[in-house]
Amino acid sequence: MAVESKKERSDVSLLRPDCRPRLAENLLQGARKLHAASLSAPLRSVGSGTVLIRPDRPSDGLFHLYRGWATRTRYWTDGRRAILSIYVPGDVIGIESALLDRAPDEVVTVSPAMIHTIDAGTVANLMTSPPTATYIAWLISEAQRRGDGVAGAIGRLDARERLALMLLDFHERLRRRNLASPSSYVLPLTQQHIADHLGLTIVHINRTLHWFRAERIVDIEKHIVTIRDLDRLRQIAMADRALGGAARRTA
Amino acid sequence: MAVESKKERSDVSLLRPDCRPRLAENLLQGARKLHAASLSAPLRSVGSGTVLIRPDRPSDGLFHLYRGWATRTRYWTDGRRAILSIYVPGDVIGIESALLDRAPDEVVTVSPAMIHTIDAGTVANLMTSPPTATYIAWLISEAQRRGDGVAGAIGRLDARERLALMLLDFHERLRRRNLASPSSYVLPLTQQHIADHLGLTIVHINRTLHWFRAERIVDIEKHIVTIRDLDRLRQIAMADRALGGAARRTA
DNA sequence: CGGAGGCTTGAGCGCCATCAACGAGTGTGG
DNA sequence: CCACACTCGTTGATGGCGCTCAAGCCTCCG
Repeated sequence: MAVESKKERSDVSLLRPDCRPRLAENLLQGARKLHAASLSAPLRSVGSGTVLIRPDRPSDGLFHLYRGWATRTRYWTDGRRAILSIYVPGDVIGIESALLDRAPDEVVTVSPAMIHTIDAGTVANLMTSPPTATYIAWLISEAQRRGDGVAGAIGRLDARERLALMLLDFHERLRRRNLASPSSYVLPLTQQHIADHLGLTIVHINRTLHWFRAERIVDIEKHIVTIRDLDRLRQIAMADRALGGAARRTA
Repeated sequence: MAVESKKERSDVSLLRPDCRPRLAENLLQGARKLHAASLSAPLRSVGSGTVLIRPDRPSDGLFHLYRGWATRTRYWTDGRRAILSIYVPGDVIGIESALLDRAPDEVVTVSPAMIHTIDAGTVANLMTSPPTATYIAWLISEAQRRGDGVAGAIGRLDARERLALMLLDFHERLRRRNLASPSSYVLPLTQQHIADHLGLTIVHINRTLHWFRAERIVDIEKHIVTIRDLDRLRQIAMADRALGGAARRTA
């Protein structure tokens, strides 16, 4: 698989003026503005299974998930489905579809949730300010990067690797927001959700989780994930992704 | 798989002021500006295998692919790789990583190409204009939507469906730019590229293509794709994706 | 207490990976 | 001009990871 070409590959090198600082400043400013807009937006409490975004309709705006989890799902006619992304508390929902005239996917809460709702008009106003527009573009970039990680994993990693990657990903995201202890967190997803997210079946998820428990690596009980061997989990997840194509070639 | 819950799902309905026209106008204006910037940017001719974006480095700016194809690839330490997106003539390369401080993936041309190169400084300037910033955000959204399609396909469709979907996708994108006849186009990818893009092996791609030819649906010879039975191809690709989760439930 | 949703486990099989080998086409240097 | 290296495409044999089908269990809740 993926045999490396030995042919020399040329490179495009360009002059790169240092415009990063200004970009970083813009992003920070945009983040503050969006955050402020979110805080002043109405906060509502919704139940599990609430549809936040309906596919093939223009978006109603942005949702800032203050508490609870949600999934973005795509369906096929025969009932197959794929969960393309999973939102944890603190995430912004709807940026991907805010600019599209029809949302490609359905977003549904998978637990009771509290959300700030920024209506479409306000979003349109925010886009008129360069810093917030830039920040929103950055948010979408980040979302895409995350999605690419999952896509690559589904395409090239086996069930254990995918599951390890997902569990670690949730752990890191929650830790960053102080919503997880060093070795444990709450995961309000069913095994069916996990299966649809990782491109596997519920039966295989169940067996793989069983293996993780038997190996004393990760234990999931009652939607509580307990990481017993973080190093081993990281090793399985191949967290050490190669830093580059060319750098990896040692022959 | 994907058993539907019979539990009633509540809905969030919001007031939705009609801000679409202004958004559309902004997008159009942004598109024109970016297009102009692209046209006034230097045009260069590069060979196949040219590295346009190196992973883990800040991006050098944007590339407008005027002629030729390119791939965006992610590598693992053990040599596995995933081609996360494929760029055809007319596509803009580098928007996904323009705002990130390190590009997640490597972008390489897979055929001789001609590209307009917009340097990072110019891009930073473009971001200060709301219409172009909005347009760039829209471009990233579109890119993500496309990536989600591939991700979902890899997770839930089999080899024939994935291949059919990919061949149709290329056909439509090229047709939109008048770069393909109604039933044929040039595809400068090797079977290894296709395999890495669809999460399969080169051997299986080869066998599936053999089947497509035997069934007189699609014929690929010398990098020329000839569609012999478009209806059947569409049928295999399940192009008729469900329009929504709830609408599909008939029980 | 009955029903629904979710979890668990067993048996069998199929899609796709792996390993291996070969041919065609192309560029390269002796 | 031919040997050589290299890439790409092609095909056969074999096996395994994960799917499918099926059944039983647990927990929660009206």
